[in-house]
Amino acid sequence: MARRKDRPGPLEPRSEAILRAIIEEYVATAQPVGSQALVTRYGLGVSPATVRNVMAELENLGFLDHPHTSAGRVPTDKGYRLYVESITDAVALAPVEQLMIRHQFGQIDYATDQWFRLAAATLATATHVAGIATAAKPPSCRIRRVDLAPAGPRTLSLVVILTEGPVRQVVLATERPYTDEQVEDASRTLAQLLAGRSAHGVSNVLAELGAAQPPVDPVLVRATARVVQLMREFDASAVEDVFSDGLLNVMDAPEFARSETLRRVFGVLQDRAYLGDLMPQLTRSGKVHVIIGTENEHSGMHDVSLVLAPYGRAGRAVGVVGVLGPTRMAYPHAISTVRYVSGLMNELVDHLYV
Amino acid sequence: MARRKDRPGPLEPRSEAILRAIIEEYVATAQPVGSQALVTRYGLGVSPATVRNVMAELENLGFLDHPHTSAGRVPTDKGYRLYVESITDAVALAPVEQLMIRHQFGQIDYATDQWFRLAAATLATATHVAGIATAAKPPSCRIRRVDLAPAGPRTLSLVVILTEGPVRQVVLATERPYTDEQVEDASRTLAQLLAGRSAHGVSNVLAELGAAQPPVDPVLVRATARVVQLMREFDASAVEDVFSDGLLNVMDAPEFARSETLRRVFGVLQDRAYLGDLMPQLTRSGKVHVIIGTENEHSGMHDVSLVLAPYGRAGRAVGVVGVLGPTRMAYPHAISTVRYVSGLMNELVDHLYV
DNA sequence: GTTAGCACTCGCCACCCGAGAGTGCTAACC
DNA sequence: GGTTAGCACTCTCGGGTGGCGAGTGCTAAC
Repeated sequence: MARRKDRPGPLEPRSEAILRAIIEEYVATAQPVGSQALVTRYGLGVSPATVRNVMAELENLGFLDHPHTSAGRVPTDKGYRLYVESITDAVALAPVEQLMIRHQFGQIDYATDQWFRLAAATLATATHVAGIATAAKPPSCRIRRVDLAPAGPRTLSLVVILTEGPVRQVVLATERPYTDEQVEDASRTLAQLLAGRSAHGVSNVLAELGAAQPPVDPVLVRATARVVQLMREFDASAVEDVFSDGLLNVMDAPEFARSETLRRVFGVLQDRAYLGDLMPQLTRSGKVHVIIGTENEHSGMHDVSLVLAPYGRAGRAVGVVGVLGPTRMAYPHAISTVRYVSGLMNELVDHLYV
Repeated sequence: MARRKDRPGPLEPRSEAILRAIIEEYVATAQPVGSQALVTRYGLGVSPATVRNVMAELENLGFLDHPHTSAGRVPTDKGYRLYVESITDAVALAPVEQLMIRHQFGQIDYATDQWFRLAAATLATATHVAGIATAAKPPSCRIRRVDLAPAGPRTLSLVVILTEGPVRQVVLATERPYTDEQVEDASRTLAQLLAGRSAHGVSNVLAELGAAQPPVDPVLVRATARVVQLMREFDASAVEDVFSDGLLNVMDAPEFARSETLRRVFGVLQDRAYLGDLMPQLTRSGKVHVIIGTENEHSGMHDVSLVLAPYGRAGRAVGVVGVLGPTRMAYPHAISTVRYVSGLMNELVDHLYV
């Protein structure tokens, strides 16, 4: 209570330095940090007693916590937040690491979905936590090609290729058998009807087909309806597939010894909607975002932190890359790495989508 | 040493019953089982002392082990093997469970890759261990359609649709910019050149293109080369994508408390080659296969067991479904479930590929 | 405002001990 | 001869105990 000043402004430099030291020590050791350890290992130029005073102050302000009376201090989510704020606009990744990452991205002759796997894998190995990447998704697409092919006795394979690259394949059941020629016919008709259309355009075609007199072949209607559905789904989702890698890295962290937490986190990640919901604010700022523990909207993620960055060109194709780790994470390194990889992904997108 | 008979034949019925009881008890409790617990809980009609004699015998034969002098017995891999042999040709899945599983497969109006996810998910929830499914893969395919489309300033999107349904998309870099019309031209030419060809046929086309005088547009050569590569990869791999679900179920098993094992297992599963190598023997017998612990060729999998079954029609399209769990697994239930799901997948394949 | 000193708290660890479960062996039993 | 009761022995597990060490908060001196 002694030196409470009640000003919301920045902490004194010394307090902040101590907070920083505590966080770095805690991140490194996963053990509550004591005043003694701090002065010996960080040479702060003051005595443990002074550090203790500052610690008490930081605890009052909500930046630190301690698990029990005679244990060292542990940063709170609020403490991490302050720490992260103080470094966001900082250091580039070490050149060696840049080189290593760039090297992994060397051969881009891959199938498109492979890059995103690669980005996730690279992030995972570089940061030792879990890497996440979503495929780049254009805001909306037109139909480039539609192809209907016989698959089984009463099933057809419907492939839709969209202008910006995405491909969708589904199987369609028919209510009567079709000969190969009939399918070929239908495929041609469909291609003519739908080529170049947007989701909206396809809906219109569907309406016309439904009302046509004499009625058109029902397989055309059914296929068109399926295409409408595909386009709707495409437009509705904010992100494409989510790739992740190195989730096992996270598992090794002592805080996840063997808990329910991890299962919840896995579940949330599977769900594309989760990252989709975050997209707007990510793209708006265009910077690296850090979401710490309880700051996360989703209660299943309260024990982990995310470092995310958007990539791509607004209006063309966008996606997210990032890492997921325990709240006790090496933020500076994670932030630099994510920033660097998102930069690489930007290059790729520029290269691939005009 | 007393009643050693040295005949390799089947165990006496009583010994086998005791082994069975031990395994079932151990599977249920994960605790070494003692003679006392066994007679009280399984009413074998003999005294603990007798059971102990039999146990000692079974241990000599290598079916049991005990962690230390005064602990109960634990089945060895060899013990599980005997147990599994005695049940493989047995019980159908309980009707209730059949219904539940069938219900999940209710709407097959999914994109094709969704079924395999669904199969993996269903297996995982039904058995409480990890579910595995590979997409059905035809032995070899011809090209149904090829499509080249502009993607970026110096990149093209190449989509190959194969006759049996699989679709491949890759990005191609060009050495000079192409106009949309030029790409459209190339796409048409390519389609004509390659339609209906097998991997071998495409190779021939590539050879011809390379030797043509005057030389054809290099982008055609490059695209064809990429198609050759794709077809080769397709023909070479014995399985399509591997889907898994519920790996976390396995994580909960006490034997995996927090070990390196799990990481190794995950790694092996990622690798399509692993299941691919197993395909031949699976399809040959057509039955449910159980691979127990150290029976597994891959040393990374020595602590887990697999219950696998092929599905599909030889020569048309084949795949694998199964479960992966700790060696201490409820085999009868797992076997019934896998058998049932593989039957369902057979129906699907029959329905879709003829 | 800073620091040394000090009493106090509390988790951790090693240790011991007793209870309990299980074994192997032997001798008696059917 | 196979089966069983009895018994001595082994080993794990859980609880209780005590010392150790790290850390705290407070006070008084600098």
